[in-house]
Amino acid sequence: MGNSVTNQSASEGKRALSKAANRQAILEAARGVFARLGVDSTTVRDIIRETDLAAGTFYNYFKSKDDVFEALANESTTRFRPRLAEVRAKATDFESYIRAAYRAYFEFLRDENIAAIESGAPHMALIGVRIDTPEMQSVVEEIRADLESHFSPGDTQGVDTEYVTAAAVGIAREMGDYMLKRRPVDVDGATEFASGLFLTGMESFGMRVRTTP
Amino acid sequence: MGNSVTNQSASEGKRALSKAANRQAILEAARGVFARLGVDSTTVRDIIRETDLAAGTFYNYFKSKDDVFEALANESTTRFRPRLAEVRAKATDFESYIRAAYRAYFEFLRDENIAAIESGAPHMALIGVRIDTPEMQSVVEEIRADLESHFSPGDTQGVDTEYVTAAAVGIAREMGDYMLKRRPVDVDGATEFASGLFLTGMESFGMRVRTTP
DNA sequence: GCGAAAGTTGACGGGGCGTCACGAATGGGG
DNA sequence: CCCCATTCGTGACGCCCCGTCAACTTTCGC
Repeated sequence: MGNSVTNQSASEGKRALSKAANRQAILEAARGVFARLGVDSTTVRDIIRETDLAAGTFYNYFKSKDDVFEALANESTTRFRPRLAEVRAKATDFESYIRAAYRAYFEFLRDENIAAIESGAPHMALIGVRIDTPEMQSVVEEIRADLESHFSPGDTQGVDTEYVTAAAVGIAREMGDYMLKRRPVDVDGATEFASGLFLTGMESFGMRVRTTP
Repeated sequence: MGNSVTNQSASEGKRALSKAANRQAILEAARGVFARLGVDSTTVRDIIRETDLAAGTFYNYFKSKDDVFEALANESTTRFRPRLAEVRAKATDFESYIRAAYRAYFEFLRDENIAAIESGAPHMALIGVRIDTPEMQSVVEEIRADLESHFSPGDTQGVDTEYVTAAAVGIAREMGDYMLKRRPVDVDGATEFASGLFLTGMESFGMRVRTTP
């Protein structure tokens, strides 16, 4: 008992600890309220009410309701990033990268929305995706770099890598939305279709891709 | 002077006339304010202030700021519909439909945003597109029907027309956004790329498409 | 332990929202 | 031509949410 230093089991001071806890509490409360009421009609007070904090405290952590929403979106994007990194690491060629990337995205979408899917929620499928946050734009930039790295100099004749990226991302986004509306959620089918379409399509620009049928 | 009936030059009563004028005034004011302040931070009062109407009058025409935004979006969608109909009427086969449809969409996007493009506006490129209004969903459904009408029974083996539609639309949306960010706005390049990718891609599902190189 | 710094609290002024009672404009009927 | 029912415009009002801030509590360094 006589030790003047703080309890060893706590690696951080009480200060930082409660700060993290409060931030997390707000985020979790917001996630629930957004799902229940929809983002537009929730108020800062709705969020803080599901917490044991006071109204003013909210503004020590976030600037506004939309700031919280963006944080949730970034959190979600952050969860996707390692999956994409794994895909990049394991890919041996263009085809395997594309297939794995589409699968990773569609699986991610399903996983993120599994709660909403299982309980037929009306609002907010798709939190954290679709929104054009800077974080998401940076993921798109990663994908562009990945795609470019698979273009051999002979292939890339006049192909605009940003158009390629936009098309690949567009297919994923729109098909992803659609996939989530169907029961059962068909990750395999979506992956197969998106990959087949995109890989074959790229051949029209002189890219040599062997598509496994 | 002596005629008891109303003035013949006015085909409508003053009532209906001013109603239409007021509605239009609100829409035009809203378009300007949305462009200047961004949709999120404009208020109903901001809109009505640019009008010679009173605050309460706004609610005789629209339920909320978002209702106005949706109306503007629908208006825009309505302008696109005849272009798509023309494409449908003139198309002789799958390829010509796809090429013309992508071109129509990219030209439409450029035309709708020409003001914003020429004056480097910060907010709101893209009013009326991207937003998932019921009106827009109905256009997507039109496109789905168009695509399906070009699938011959031999082709359509196991091809999910809704996946096809989603992919085609996704390519258009994402590439369209990207096209608008570039100067000069490159409708030809975007059309060429989107059409080539999609048409060739469809061949991987057994569809017989002759792509002109 | 003690003083300073950091964090929390809830009440408050400000402002946008949507409504409503009132008055003006319209147009059909006599 | 006039009158009255109906429709529409008006702006003040009450409501609620926002973001702030001075007072209070907790934590930290010494």
